[in-house]
Amino acid sequence: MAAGNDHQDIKREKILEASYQRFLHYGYSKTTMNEIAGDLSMSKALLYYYFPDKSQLYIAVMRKIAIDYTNGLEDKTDTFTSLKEAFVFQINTNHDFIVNNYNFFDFFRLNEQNLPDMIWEIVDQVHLAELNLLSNALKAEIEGGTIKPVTNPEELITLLLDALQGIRDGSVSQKKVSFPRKEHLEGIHTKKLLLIDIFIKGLM
Amino acid sequence: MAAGNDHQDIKREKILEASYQRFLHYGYSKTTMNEIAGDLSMSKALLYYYFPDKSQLYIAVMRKIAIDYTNGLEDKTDTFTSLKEAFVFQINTNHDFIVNNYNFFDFFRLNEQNLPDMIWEIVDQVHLAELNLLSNALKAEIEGGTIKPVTNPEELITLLLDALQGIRDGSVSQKKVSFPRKEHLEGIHTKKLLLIDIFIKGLM
DNA sequence: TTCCTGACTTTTTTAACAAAACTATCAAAA
DNA sequence: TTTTGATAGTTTTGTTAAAAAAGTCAGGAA
Repeated sequence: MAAGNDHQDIKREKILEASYQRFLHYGYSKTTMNEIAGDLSMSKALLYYYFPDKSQLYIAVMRKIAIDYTNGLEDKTDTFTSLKEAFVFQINTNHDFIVNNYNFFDFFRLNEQNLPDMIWEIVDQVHLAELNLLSNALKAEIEGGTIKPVTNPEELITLLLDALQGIRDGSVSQKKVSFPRKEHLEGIHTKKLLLIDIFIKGLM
Repeated sequence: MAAGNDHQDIKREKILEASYQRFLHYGYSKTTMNEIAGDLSMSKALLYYYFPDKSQLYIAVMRKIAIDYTNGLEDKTDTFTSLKEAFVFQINTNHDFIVNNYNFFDFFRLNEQNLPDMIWEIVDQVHLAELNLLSNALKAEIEGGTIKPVTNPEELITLLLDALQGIRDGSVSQKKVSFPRKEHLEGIHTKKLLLIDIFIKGLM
């Protein structure tokens, strides 16, 4: 029984890995179940034995990389000596995450694929992990006395994260797409670090 | 000659006004040249006598309301006693502008209409007017000594405007559209005012 | 019983094309 | 110079058929 589940889990992992590679290179819409099955030298029907449908498979892969990402954040929680340090870490980690998985998210087409709403739960979990990391660092600095007390630390961090998001979008205005091209990501990253400086000073 | 041009200008104005009402209610794509002509009890062909094509007509209307907007900003330039006051004015004015012309801009569809690039020049002019108002106020405060000198005031204001933009987009995430629904605009407005407080303190 | 497949059905995407709606033009009239 | 009806040209919309992909299932192998 246990061995059977182990084997199942290993196979599931293999499928997730192969799927990730396909999705990463070609995006959701341009990846077919036949291709994934082909990569694994198995029949397409077997994929449906392990996963209910294509969208659930995609989401399973997404959840996996999201968990890797949030684990990376949680490991670092409460290890920072300042809010700024925490923000820099968040911005850098997020930057790398986006750069590394750029094609996986298929940003230009993903909205049109009407994937299950579960996808937004994953996004929320990622946001929550970021929020947690940063609001903990904020609370610590408030306790330490370097930053003035605020009524709602989580709300404040959300506000700042939204503002940082704006730096991203500011770099793509005048375009017909809503997500920055890969070549803009570096400039966005620099501007975010600049903005955080002002934020932090404003909180002191 | 002068009278002839006067008359032409008056007629042009009438066309612009009728077009504005149509575009405001139905947006660009759902407004036809026949309807505009019908509102004015003139033939469609006459519209083409005064304006080269539909997109140029739309742009002419857009330019008109953009100029009204930027004039409102320019009239107020250098009348503020603080950067914060200037920001509050900009945020409020911009808010009203968006609310009043919400349907005109047809935000959910406008990107797909591939209008001439001239449209972005108008957007740039609006940005420039906002940038001018705010960076003047910033420079004044720097001279007054309440805010620390910065190497590039314009760049800084651009950064802050981009950040404010993020507050807008933060309120629409998880949706498939990139522009906030009308009912969200009030909350966005409030958050922007909140953020500016932090900004200003961070610059002091 | 669990894992797996080939063959099959159903759904979605794509392409081609006709009809309708709309933009844009123009000769001629006011 | 200003205006229009008629019409040409283009884009959008709707239809249908073929192709491709998703998804199912009866039954075989381990």
